Amino acid sequence: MKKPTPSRPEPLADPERITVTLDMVARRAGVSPSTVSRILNGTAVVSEAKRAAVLEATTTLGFVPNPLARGLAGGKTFSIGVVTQAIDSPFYGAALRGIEDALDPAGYSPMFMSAHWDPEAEARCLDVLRSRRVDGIVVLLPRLSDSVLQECAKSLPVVVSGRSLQAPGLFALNFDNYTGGFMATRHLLDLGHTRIAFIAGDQEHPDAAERMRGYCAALEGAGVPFDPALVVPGRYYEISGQQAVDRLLDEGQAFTAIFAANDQMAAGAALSLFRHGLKVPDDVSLVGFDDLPTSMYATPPLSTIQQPAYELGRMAAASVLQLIAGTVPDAVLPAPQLLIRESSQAPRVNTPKN
Amino acid sequence: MKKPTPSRPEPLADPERITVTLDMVARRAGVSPSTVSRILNGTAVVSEAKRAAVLEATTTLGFVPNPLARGLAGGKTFSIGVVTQAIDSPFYGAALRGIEDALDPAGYSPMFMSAHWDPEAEARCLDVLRSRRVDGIVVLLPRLSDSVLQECAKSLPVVVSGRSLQAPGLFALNFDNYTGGFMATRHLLDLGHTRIAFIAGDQEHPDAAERMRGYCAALEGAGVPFDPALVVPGRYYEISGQQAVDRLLDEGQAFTAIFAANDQMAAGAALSLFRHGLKVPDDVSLVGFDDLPTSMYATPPLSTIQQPAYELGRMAAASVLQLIAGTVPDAVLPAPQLLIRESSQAPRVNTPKN
DNA sequence: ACAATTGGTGAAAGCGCTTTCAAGGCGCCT
DNA sequence: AGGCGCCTTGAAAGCGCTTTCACCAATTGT
Repeated sequence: MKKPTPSRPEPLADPERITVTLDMVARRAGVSPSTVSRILNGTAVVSEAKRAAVLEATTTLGFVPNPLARGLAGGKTFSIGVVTQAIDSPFYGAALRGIEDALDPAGYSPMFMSAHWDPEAEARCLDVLRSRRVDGIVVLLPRLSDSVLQECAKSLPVVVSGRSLQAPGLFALNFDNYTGGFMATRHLLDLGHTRIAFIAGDQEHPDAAERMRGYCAALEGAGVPFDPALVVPGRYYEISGQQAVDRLLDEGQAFTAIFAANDQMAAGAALSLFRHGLKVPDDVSLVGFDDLPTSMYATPPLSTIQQPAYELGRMAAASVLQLIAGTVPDAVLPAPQLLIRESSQAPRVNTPKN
Repeated sequence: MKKPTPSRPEPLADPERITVTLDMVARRAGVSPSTVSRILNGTAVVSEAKRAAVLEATTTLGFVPNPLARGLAGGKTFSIGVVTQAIDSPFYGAALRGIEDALDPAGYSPMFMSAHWDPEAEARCLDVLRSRRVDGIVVLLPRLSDSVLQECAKSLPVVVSGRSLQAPGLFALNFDNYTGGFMATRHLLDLGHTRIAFIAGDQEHPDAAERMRGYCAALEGAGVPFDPALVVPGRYYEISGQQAVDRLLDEGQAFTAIFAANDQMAAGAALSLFRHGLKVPDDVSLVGFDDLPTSMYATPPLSTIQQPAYELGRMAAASVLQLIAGTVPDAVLPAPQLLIRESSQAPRVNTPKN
């Protein structure tokens, strides 16, 4: 041969598996590196003979292209940035799995970052992701302004969830929170409840505001007057739900049902009820929103609005991929669905003590 | 100057923010690219004057080094591979947050992958991570054999959790599952229970086996005979717990307490109990393991063994960083702690019906 | 005072891959 | 038949950064 190999220092501490490079494949197949690249990427038509030779060399040598080099040279890193608000929230967990499942077969890797509901942190996440040269970004429930996101979409495909937004290079996947809120409330109304407390989410989140709008609309549709005293703000965490019910009970508000804007707050509400000796659903009916995996194992199992977190993740990921490919995403989230379990029932004839 | 610039095509579709390169910084500061690199990485001593000039140029130009190029040239990517079994499990969620929190300030980014309890998938994850040239790997609760992991550690710093293992470049962070299992069982014993059912995890997992060992030891220590009929295998998911209790009840086993090897199975057990009209803790006491965030919001709040998932993540991440830096990690997980909440109490004098 | 060290610094060679660019080879037209 | 254009293919130029290597200047030793 003519391989120089004067005294090349080992590239890694790995004694055996030396990194196989594209050039080695090229040499073995008797073609130029360019050709190998072309075959691997399907960038151009190549004669069948060479293609076979290269494929053979690739497998016997066990060649795996170096993503870093590809990224540097070609500009694509085959990684997608994903900004979540809290990686440890059960809702996000399902969505992330959906993203993983959609990205993996396409050879893309997700790069997760948590913004912790902080717009500034979110902006920082976007910067880091951009500096890492991701090929696209998914922002789950962004807290950043529409304009910032649109700006970002100018240089990179972006998919957002939880808001409706239009822009070139930008796709929004919005769940019908309004209808969800409406359905939950309507369910309670249908059962015969009229004093329905609502534990709201942060009204700055479009999704929380929508759920509340649904609550109000259902009330109005049933001719039940809206009572602001029955609406307590929360922040989507369990503790909010607990505090909300504590407060309702302290204030001596009369209610026979509670609609919590998410399952986590419903869990908190259940704890407060439990501590006050109130039983679900005998004394108070409880309905949540999200259908977290744990909710069907609550005691009693929680009636809730099913939000397809996993599907959301899958679709969001599939959509960035489409955006990257240059096609226009067409994904649309399934409609909200009411899951009636055992935490809601008709109110007892006599008003509950409290 | 002598900059050629014949007609360089725009590197990105981004009209405004052209990518700032190290060479641009060098030119502006009037030094060579090598010097800039040295200053940025602290690789060598550089005169104070140049350092200042470079720093100035860096900030005014808003230079951000390209991680891809750094990775290609220097061999470090500033990213850490993290293999979990299920990214959507509440237990992992907390751990991942810990990892994020530990890596972020160090400028490293985590790269999460889920192996879904499948050794083959886990091996694939390791391959992908390696091909992406991560600087280190954290495997949370590996399913792969010790030898494979040790082999992997030869070429890359590896930190594993959930097993004790020694090897160069390998650090294991093991939680004392035995003591945890012992404490939970002991708690029930102290309360006066003698018929304590145990819902075990997959015995192939060292941690599950350890918890069971603790259960047996506590029984023996109290002189309570071990009854194999009271031990039901599970797989750490809620449904396992439910099925386990269903089975126990179907078989007509007499027991006044249940120790589930994790909180998720405890939730399933609670559901089965609820469905059978048995109340926790009046009819049956229930103790879990893990202290998932949701467990304190269960009805009633679940007594459990606190496992510091978040800390585990933090320490694992900190340990890979130490491994990379060449120092020997010294992290040691906090000892298990018994959290007595409202799901466990002394058995009633008369044996429960079932 | 002159050689032998140091120490800061720049030039240049890559890291492994993609992508023009241009060169051949071929079929087809007039 | 000669010329034209199309298609396959290799050479070579980077992508943005790190890292020898060598150089020159400032020290130090004797």
